[in-house]
Amino acid sequence: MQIKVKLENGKEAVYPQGTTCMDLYREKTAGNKELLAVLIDGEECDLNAPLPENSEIAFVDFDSLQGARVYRHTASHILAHAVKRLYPGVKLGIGPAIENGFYYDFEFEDPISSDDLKTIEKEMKKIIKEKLPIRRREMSREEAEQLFRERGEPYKLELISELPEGEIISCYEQGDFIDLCTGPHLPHTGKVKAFKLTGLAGAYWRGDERNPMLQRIYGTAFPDKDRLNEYLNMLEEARKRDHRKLGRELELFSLHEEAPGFPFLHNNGAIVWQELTDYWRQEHRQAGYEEIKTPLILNRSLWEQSGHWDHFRENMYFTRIDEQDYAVKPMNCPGAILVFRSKMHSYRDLPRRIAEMGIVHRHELSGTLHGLLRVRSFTQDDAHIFMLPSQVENEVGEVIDLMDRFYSVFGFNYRVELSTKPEKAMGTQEMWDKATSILERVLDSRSIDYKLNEGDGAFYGPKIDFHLEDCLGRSWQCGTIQLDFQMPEKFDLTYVGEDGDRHRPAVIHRVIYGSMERLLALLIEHYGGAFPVWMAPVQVSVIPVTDRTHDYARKVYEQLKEASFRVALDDRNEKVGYKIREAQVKKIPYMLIVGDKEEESGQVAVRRRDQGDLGAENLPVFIEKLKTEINEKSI
RNA sequence: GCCGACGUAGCUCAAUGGAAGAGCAGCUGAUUUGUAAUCAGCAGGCUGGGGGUUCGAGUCCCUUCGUCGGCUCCA
Repeated sequence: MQIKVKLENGKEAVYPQGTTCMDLYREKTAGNKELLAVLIDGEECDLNAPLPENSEIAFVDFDSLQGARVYRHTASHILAHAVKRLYPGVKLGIGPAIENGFYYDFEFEDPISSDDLKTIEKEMKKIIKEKLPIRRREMSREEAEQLFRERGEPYKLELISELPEGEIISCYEQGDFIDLCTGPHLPHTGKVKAFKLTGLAGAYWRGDERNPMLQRIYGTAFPDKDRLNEYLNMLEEARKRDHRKLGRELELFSLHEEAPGFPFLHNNGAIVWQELTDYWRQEHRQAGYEEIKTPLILNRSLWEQSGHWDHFRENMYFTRIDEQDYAVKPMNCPGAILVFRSKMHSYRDLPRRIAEMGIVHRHELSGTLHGLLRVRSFTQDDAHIFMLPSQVENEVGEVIDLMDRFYSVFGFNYRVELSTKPEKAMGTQEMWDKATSILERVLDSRSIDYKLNEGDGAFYGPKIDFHLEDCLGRSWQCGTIQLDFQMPEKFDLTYVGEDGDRHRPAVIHRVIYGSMERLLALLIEHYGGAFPVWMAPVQVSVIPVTDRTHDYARKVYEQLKEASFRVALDDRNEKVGYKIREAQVKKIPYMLIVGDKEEESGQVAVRRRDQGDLGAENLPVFIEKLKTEINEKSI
């Protein structure tokens, strides 16, 4: 009997019955030592598996998603093995490969501290040196249960008990270590060449806060030292762009013990904010939005009516006025609804798009606060669109277009998610299904790629979320479009239709920036603090060379101010190099150096922060160019 | 909220349980400077707060607040 398989070059090959992937792997690695994993019909597969008839076989190295995953998954087993050797009483959780690395969760008898990671790394190096072969073992449920019972692994037993009936239970074994695992893995522990344990953190068993908290060890692994160091350096570089660091250095904002989670914007940050909101207003007026302002504090009865009292109370702040309960608004919707409800509407008035830069307060858990990215008070660029049910699809589509226009101005890449009905939800299943399918349809009709986020919707409706990334690649939700058939019911909103009867409108809640604070943070990191000219707190610094040219410099400065640029005059008693350095450090886009030569010719020497000296230019020419750059919002 | 770590001058960081320091920033003066740091001097502190151990605490212990990395949650 012969086995026929297709190789990656498209050629067919024939092997004797019983040939394993390992046999082919040996053959291949003779020519390419980098190969890590075998794919059978695109799926990672154990090396000891026999070649299936008519399958497509491919080998991948670390630069493929699958190769890296297998490599790092093996690193996580080496971690668990080392921990087991050092702390025999430890109980194993799970240990998958993740983006850029891997982790393993443990329950230690006595909690370890980050100092212990060095010892664990040493032990891991030993295991790597031992080049222990890694073997797959398949067993029955009973065998597996007995094995992990003997080894005192309650978490593994829990996992086994939840495996579907009839599933093949596989374990991977290296030396005296064995782990429940679907695999596959590298052939032996010596294959892991460079790794580092990068962190220690708490993590609830199976991600549920009702479960015990385990200790999670994070690490990363690469095929060689250079690539590992390259990655670690990249992280180091990313930290220099951290908005908390730049926010302080560039005097954009500050945070204080006296107000945890409530950021203070300084003048520079406020200027960026202003530019963002100016642009936002301009776009929204054009897109047919009105703008309102509603109070921060509203009576309890309103929150009871809206459902927030039942569904959001633990995140809200309360106060008492004249012996009545009030709440600080955690969302802007009830305010917008009161505005909408203050007059009668004809179907001809709809859609009505009501926007508000609304400040909301939410009591977030203290451990989740994070610079401007996760705060307890933030400004949402909110809008509520009240419309006929027949207008929903079109309106959702227009919001998506608007969203894309904004994000491309900043040069952001974004990821889309669709979130469905959560456990704690208002309304009937029917309403949810209807709302969810509308959102699906709009996304599909625009061929937008999205991830389904089961059970992650708002309590009143499903939503489409837009995620942006920070400098370390962590993703943050910014824009969101939430479809709501609940609030109109709760508040008995109506419009008069063509038929003269009252009908129920639908509502979209949507934000584009999401929160101004979060957006500001992401912009700081995205640009590394070097804002495009239109947003830059100071756009031009005029730098006289000596005090002979102070008068001329002042004239230049006045003219730029007259042209309404944000301009600074650096007439301090310092050398030119010093002033340039300082302007560079402050990331000011343009420096105009004026000395005797420039005064004589009536010009300015232009220097751009990212291009250096651009030579002399007539001031009116510079002013025109700058105006264009600002109007076009060039990045 | 939970797990772990960390809080020293505005910032970045030193200081065996034994006299709280440096660089940058700030201020004063000198220097008149040509594309990323001129020189000198001065000032700057209840070592996050509270309690304890000790002859003696920045250092050890407890507690509280804050911050950082995660988990959970979310814009």
